[in-house]
Amino acid sequence: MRVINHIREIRIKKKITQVKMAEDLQVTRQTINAIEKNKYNPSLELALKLISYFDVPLDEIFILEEEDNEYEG
Amino acid sequence: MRVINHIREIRIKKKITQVKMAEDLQVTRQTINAIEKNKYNPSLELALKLISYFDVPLDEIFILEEEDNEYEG
DNA sequence: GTCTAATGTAAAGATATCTTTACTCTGATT
DNA sequence: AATCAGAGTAAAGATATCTTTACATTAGAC
Repeated sequence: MRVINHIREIRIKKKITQVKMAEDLQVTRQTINAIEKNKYNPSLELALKLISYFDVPLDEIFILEEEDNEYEG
Repeated sequence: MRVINHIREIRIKKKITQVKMAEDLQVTRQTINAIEKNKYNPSLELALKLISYFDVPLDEIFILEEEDNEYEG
């Protein structure tokens, strides 16, 4: 099981930069970048802030994928 | 800002034990217990599993509270 | 060609999340 | 009274999330 997110697409669609997002959400831009690039998942707190920030339903940003596997990179 | 959850209430209402929940969700019962007792928040992945497991909307389980404060214990 | 904004990345360190092992307590059952 | 299920907790250790600092690349404006 892994979580995928659509943050980059939503951000681009709303014409917001990583820098502005980071400032608005009070995290570093490296954090935003890492999450967009799927280096790791946001914490639940940050995930909730993102939902509120973009004002979209949970499942439009985060999706829990079936597949526990390794061989996927 | 902090996240509060209603996992215990929902679990009790559905008459599920911590042990069964832990088995079903593939975590330890200590993890379930700690989250119910607000020792820490679940990861986003576990949060999504919980939503799916209980089949309730996000905001019936998790709430992002305004208050960044310390003096609350 | 230089400058700047936006993005990508890396390494070290702090804190949060979760596991493993183990011990405790309460309430119900036998 | 002994047993059992459910729950509470603690300490050590592993991994994940996030920050700080720093350097690199790309595209556009001047």
